Amino acid sequence: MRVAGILLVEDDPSVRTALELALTRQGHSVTSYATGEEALDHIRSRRPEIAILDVMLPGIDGVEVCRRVRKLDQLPVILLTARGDDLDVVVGLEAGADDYVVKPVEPRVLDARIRAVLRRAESATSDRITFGDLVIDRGALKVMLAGKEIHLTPTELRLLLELVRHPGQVLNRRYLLRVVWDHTHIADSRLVDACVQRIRAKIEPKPAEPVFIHTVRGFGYRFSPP
Amino acid sequence: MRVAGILLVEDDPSVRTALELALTRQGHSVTSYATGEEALDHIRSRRPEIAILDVMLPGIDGVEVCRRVRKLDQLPVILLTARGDDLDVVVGLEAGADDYVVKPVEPRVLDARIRAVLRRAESATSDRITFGDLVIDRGALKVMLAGKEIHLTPTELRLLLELVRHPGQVLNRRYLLRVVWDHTHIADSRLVDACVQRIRAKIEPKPAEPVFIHTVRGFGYRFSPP
DNA sequence: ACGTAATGTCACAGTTTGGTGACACAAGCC
DNA sequence: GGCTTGTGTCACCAAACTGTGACATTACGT
Repeated sequence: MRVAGILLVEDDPSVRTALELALTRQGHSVTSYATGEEALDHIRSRRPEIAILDVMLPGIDGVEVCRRVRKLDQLPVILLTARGDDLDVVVGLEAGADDYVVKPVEPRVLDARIRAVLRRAESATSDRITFGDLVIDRGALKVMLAGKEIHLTPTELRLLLELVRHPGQVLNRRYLLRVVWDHTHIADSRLVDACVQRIRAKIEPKPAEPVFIHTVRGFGYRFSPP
Repeated sequence: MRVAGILLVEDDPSVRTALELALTRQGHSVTSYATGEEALDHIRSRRPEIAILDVMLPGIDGVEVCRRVRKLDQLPVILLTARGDDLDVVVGLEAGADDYVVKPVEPRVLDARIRAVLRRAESATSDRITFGDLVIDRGALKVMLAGKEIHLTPTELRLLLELVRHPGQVLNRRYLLRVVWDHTHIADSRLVDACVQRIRAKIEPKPAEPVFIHTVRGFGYRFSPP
């Protein structure tokens, strides 16, 4: 049996104790806190394998913890939500949660979810970079936006990867043509622009106001996270 | 979080120190050496959980250490190789390395690879991997789908195992040709495609919509469980 | 506000890629 | 020798991808 280092954050003491007990009995090693602040500290110092966060918390709430965690780490997150509130679910998944569970939850179900999430996280062996909503998996060659997989064509992917490799730097068209395409292409063409446009259409919420790939007039393009 | 006893062997002092620091910060316990001889001693006496070996070392090089280690133990090994040196990769994998990482490497990436290898090593002890309906028994060299045994030919099995060894990762045709077949084959050949197609015909419920072996156009194939 | 240069946008046709089935050949087995 | 099985190749086809150029739009200097 796999023993996971679980971080549980839940402000209701009775629920917290009950879940902690149940999960411990299931063979997990659990640490629990009542607030998001403590949780973030724990994550930074103790590096749990998975975090289970109540959405409703005093101070920094679960969704916010999730969002921050996602920024710095690939730590798998399960959100606990009180009502079957669809809005929470959407917000949660957008914040990068791996799963959500509606309370009250049977320990068995939670355990199953934990295992499922851990298992999924396991198979994600690859190097990932996360920029807010955008997750780029360089090993799996996958791009995900708000949890949904985005299909990029080979050239688009190569160009995006090249841009991402130098975050914050302006790369000019000549360079991109040379690196992404075979240098056999004419320097003056709308090729790079067209490709950038195609990528934007896929990953930018509003392509007209790009958040990821910025145009630097007269120089080229710059990838910088929002 | 799991704390691994990592053995790091790298002759360049600055790289060594940097990696040791980064990995330590990531919660691993690291011991490092500059030579293969010291590393072998350490392995025999201290039994680390995983070894990270630079390929280029004075004296006994990383590949050789890997080869010897493999003979006496199942110690997982990650090889560090200088940028883009394909030959090293092939030799390394033939020596039984579990993974290879190209320098310079971001600490995060290395950390992810370490965790992946350790997990794989853990599950390898069972000799049996389950992906949904698909069960691959590496000990018995058998593949079962929904309880029924599937017959794969030797080549098909080698290819499938190679893909499964790196779940979620895209492996390109050139790599597969070299590892699964003897690298004596021409780079441009439909061999891999044909073999994948044959495997799909056997293990995919609907070969036209594969669930296990996914095509990544322009790059290669990826095994990822449903 | 105007003109100009730079960039965005789009459709389409030529090209590339991978799926698929057929086939030839070799090796092993009866 | 005939038969079966495994494996590499090939040709064909559908689908996906991509470069291109014409045109629209935007940003910037004056």
